[in-house]
Amino acid sequence: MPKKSTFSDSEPNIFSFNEIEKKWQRRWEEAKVFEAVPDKRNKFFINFPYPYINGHLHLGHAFSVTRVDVAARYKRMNGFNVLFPQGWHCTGTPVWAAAQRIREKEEKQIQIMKTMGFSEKEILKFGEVKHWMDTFVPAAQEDLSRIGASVDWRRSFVTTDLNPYYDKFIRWQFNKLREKGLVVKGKRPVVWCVKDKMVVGDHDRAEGEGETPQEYYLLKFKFGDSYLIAATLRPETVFGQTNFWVNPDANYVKARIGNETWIVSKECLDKLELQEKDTKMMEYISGKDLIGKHCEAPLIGRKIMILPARFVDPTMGTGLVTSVPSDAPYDYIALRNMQEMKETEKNKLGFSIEQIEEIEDIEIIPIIKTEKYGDKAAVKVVEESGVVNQEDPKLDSLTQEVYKEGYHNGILLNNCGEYSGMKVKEAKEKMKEDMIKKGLLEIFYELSGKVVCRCLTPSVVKIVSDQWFLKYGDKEWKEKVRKELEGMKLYPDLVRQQFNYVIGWLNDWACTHHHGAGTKLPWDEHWVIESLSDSTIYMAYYTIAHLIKEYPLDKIDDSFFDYVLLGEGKGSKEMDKMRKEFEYWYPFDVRSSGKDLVQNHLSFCMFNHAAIFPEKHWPKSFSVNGWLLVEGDKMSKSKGNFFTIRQVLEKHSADSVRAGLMMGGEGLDDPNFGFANVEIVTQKIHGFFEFARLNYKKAKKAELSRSDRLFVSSINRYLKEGSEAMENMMFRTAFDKLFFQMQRVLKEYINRGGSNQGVLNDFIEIQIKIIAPFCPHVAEELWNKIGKKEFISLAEWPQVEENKIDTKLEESEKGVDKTVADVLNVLSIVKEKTRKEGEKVYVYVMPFELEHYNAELLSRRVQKEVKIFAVNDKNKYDPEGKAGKAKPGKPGIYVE
RNA sequence: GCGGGGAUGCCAGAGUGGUCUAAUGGGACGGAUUUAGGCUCCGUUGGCUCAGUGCCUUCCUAGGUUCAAAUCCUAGUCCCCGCACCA
Repeated sequence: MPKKSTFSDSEPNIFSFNEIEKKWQRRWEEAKVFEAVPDKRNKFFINFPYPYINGHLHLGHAFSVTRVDVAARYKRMNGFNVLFPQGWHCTGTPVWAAAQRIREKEEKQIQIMKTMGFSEKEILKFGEVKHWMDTFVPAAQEDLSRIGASVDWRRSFVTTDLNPYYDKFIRWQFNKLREKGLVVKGKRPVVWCVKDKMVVGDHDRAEGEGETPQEYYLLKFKFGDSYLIAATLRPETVFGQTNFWVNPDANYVKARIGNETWIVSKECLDKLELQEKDTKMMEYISGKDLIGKHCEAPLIGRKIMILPARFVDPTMGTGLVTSVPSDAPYDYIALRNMQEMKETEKNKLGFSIEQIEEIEDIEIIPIIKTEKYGDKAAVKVVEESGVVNQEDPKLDSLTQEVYKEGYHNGILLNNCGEYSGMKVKEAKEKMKEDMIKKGLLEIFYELSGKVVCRCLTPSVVKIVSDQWFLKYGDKEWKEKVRKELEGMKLYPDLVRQQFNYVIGWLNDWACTHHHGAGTKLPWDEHWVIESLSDSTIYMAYYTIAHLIKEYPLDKIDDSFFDYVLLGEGKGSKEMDKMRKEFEYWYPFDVRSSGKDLVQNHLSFCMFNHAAIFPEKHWPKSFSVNGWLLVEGDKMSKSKGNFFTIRQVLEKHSADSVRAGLMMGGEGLDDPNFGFANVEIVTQKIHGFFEFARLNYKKAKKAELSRSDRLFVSSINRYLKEGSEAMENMMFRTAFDKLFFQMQRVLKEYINRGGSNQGVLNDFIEIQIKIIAPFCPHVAEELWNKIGKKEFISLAEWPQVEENKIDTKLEESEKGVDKTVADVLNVLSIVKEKTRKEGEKVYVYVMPFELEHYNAELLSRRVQKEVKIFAVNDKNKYDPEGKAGKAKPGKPGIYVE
């Protein structure tokens, strides 16, 4: 049996969220309700970062868009001319690379497309980036429309050179930045595949996600007319060097590096070449041939002996290692092994008696002191851990530990020359600089861990030398941005510290890539502008996006944008129109985004605005929110809590999902979306829908009773608090106050017997209006049902009537609540004690301000017959003298 | 390691010196209504005590400041996020 309708009148049950949503979305579109046209009103421009369209939009997007939409609708109802545009992002590598993989018919990628529900035939089309746009952009627009986003779709666009208009805009932006000297050429280390001859991004790896190039230091040890080169992370330990390690089984090469002769492993030579060294191979040297000889340690000038060690890996660094047994566990173990080796074995290695003596005389030199490990950290940790040979895997973590402690808490001992007494942290920098100056040290990059390219070739570090950078490290620029930040409002303000910090450490940003979709760098077209860099000031483009499409493409050049966006030079009539539109809307009032974008996108947005636009066009505010959790967990396909918008909308109404999302959370905490909330909202909204429809009636204004005034007071209080929350983009609080609390006080009012039709009508109107930003479809339908002609989307947000907020009255009601509780309490006790059926019991309860209350209402609350007496006359309040201790002179209540 | 944010009752989540056993919502439990209930209503939900507004113990832990602390200070423990060239 289908559930029986709760409709009591003759009208058939037409309540279908689905129907209502479709109907109003159609009407909004027909009436162009959300098309933003400049006029005399104040404007409000809100937006959020355009989604990257590598698939269907998911619940996380729904959360972002709902936040923005609720704000947009709220502002619209507050009389603002609201602009909420939406574009789509396709710049960068993910889609580009996926398309390429489809072309290569890579099984994994094809499988991904299959799970998205595409047929074999269709999948092949995704070999072109454009097909991704053609598929997912319309789908995304449909999804956002279905969830009720009040977007001006005329202004939508996609990025990359597939959109020549936007492409020209980005070119203009970069030319502008270059003119100002903010785009410069530089070098940077990248993870590189020698086979593919390409940068190996994090997503293109078979192994080694998260690994990055790490700075190592090459130390030069004088060795005859050449240098032995050792790679180290710890140049500050040079004073503790006791010997030098070489792998006896490895092959080394002597090579011309610049105008020096270096000895390094064969593997290292290839790396040096990729790291901009001018190399020329000379001859091979066997590791064995080096053993027993001496070289001169850099900076300290000490002669140290070259000894064999198994732990030395020719593929790591230079394949040569300097030995600091006091602070390097590997070195200590290797040295101890060496010294403890039987004489016969040492002989076997070809050491002479003098050499053997020399080895035995090597003493560990303490150089760094920490509270935790004393002055021979490596010795201490190795002895304590019981490690005895060089192959022990524990050595890696011990090394880490010693390094960490030494670096952060260590102090150099007084045998360290001019660095004696310095903190390790500081000494490291200084020694590094000094040694570079003296030509004893060079910087080298090695991967922080093993990285394997998708083509299964191990990756290496390459230095790209003609890389273009945005000069975010520039001091003057930073100053300007700090000033910009000061003038901005942040929701919540908590993120201000984070922004300040980011502005501080942000350094020059590599803004060009070798490959990927995007705009080509105008003056150096073999570079593609990287995706975060092309999305910094595009909000300005929204203001003209719908007009520029109508303008002849060939007439658009840099001077076009100079005029339209900066007001420089002269422009045509059409350009003038665009200029006016820009000036009306810009700057944007709110940009809302996830907190993950604080350290890049939002900061870049500030930087580029500061660089290109005058102060009056700098951003007004950012709103930052957490990452959406679903059912308490991070969304992930493997956990089964990943949902696209369309999946969710198949089963749930847009209004409920919107409200459910907003109920999930606010502020910087990760909001949590649960379907239970969606169900609750669905029920409550439906409940209110019925209530409003059936209870909105014609009425004359009746005089307000105490109960009425109490109700009106609560409504106004929640309206006030809710509106404040709306202003602060605290939408969970707002929805709670504006809907749940409102419904609660309505319930209380009805329970009190409230029935003043005028009051009810006012309430219904207010309630519909204030849920409209959250549940716009139902609100429109209801608004229409109660006979209003205009769209609720354009109705006026209700004004708080401060004078109707009666705190005293609400307090007194709390007192009544307490009295009722007391009565019930006493009654239950009495009931337990007497247990006699039919016996009359009289109870006296010290009441609270009963002059405003009446017996009928109390009876309803207590569910017993209640009488109230003024206790002036003893006999009146307790006719049978059984109610116990009453206090004459005060009113009392009497329960039978 | 650096930087930022946190830790509140079964759960979520308010609360920044007294009005705090701590809002509100959900859950659970008990009761009322009911043919029945997923509707609605009332109540309970730290412990003890109880013919009545009482006592004790609680807001991560340990100290401290104060007449008074969930709230301020100090130390510690644990959790989340970011640390880049990637959307």
